[in-house]
Amino acid sequence: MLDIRRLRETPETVKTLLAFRGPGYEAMVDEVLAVDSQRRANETRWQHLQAERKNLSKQIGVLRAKKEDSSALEEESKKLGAEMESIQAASAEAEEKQRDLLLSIPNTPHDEIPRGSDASANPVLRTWGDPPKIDQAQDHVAIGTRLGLFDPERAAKISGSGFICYTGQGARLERALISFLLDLHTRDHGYTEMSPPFLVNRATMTGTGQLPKFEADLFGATESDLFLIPTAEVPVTNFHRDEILSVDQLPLKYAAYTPCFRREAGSTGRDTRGLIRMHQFDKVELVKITTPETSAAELESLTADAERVLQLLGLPYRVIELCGGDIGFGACRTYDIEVWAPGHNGWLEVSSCSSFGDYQARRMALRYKGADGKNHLCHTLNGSGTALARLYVALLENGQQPDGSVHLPEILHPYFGAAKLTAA
RNA sequence: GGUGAGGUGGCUGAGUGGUCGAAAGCAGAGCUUUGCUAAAGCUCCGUAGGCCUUAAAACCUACCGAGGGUUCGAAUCCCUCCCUCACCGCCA
Repeated sequence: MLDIRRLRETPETVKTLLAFRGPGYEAMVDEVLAVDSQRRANETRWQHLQAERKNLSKQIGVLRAKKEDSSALEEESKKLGAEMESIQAASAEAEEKQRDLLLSIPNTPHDEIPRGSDASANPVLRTWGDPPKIDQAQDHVAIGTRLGLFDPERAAKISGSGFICYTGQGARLERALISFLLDLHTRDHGYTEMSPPFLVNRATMTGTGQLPKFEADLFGATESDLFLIPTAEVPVTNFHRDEILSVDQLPLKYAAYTPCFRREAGSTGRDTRGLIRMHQFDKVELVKITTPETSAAELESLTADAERVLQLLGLPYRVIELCGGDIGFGACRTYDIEVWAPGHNGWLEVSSCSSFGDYQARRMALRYKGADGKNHLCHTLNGSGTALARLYVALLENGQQPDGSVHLPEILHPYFGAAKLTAA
């Protein structure tokens, strides 16, 4: 959520930045400002009436204590009450409308991010590693089914399309990856491990920005008004919602493994084959809560922490920066990490590292008490460290051997208990 | 799921219809006294919004789990919901 004061004071700057995302946001800013001035006018009037009424009530109390007649004052107070009620209705409506509008305006992008309307304008910042030379590379579905690592047909039977069931050594590999990633980030990168709930309430989803705008993308448990998390970012960032942290606690760094549940509404038919786009997938997520002064540097180190995963696994990757038209709703700056997948002859997004500035923090009233003794909004960041399913794809496709087996990176051997995947 | 007891400021904890944003204590900040330490005394110390503004203060309003209701007036009375604790039942 953007600061309404910032909108009032520098509307043109906000409009200019929002225009990085595309057209149409100017009208939203104007609308929220109109509602805001209406709301404040109502509120001020109401407050004056209330002050007057409070004063009358006190006088009534004094008269009654002295057993004197107070009926005239009571009558007057009643009249005030009636007028207040009508103002109250208009005021409450304006307030709700303002909040809805504010929650629906995306974050202002950082002014240094690349301009562009879609993913084709995202610049490649750096590339690491060399793609392996593989004759007639198979894709991960062919490799996985041949080696019995997972079973798409039976997963579809028990849940539907868009789900996978890992089996045998395939399931063991998934578990090995989770352990490897959590160990790496907690031992080497200084993150605190978290294992949060997978179902969260409406306030939590609103705090990180999924609600109210993207309810259609979520799986919900409507009877109890709970939602399945689309990423661990949601429960972990909201862990400190409505808190005032001490500045010397910061930055807070959390790593969490969770499954992620996404309806993928609007993407039916895309990437339907295999593990690339599913309604449920595993991910290890990194979350940071920082001060405004350090958030920029923390985004760089967060991205480096995610890149380290691919370096240790020896998987070729590249880092791109998202342009204005491609950046997510709440983010002000985002780096995506894409791993090379020989079977697809293309790059797969395995991590998205973003800074949200104070956008999420304002939504969830996440603050810290600074050295000046005053409260300030924190900055929040998160990045995948990394998505498991696509990492899995990359491991199979990059590690495939002419004899049909798959060689695993050495660092995984102790976690997996073997050096390669072979047919059972 | 049932029954009972509760949810008040960073914490503890008073307050059952009228100058209550809320006693007191603890913690915290500042000052005074004291040769240091210790101790004592005094002062300050919640959040958000509005108004006015260069800004702040002052001032006004809201907030005693959340939302409704009763009343001239609600932390206080009524209703609904949420959460915590205890016991019972059930259960991985």
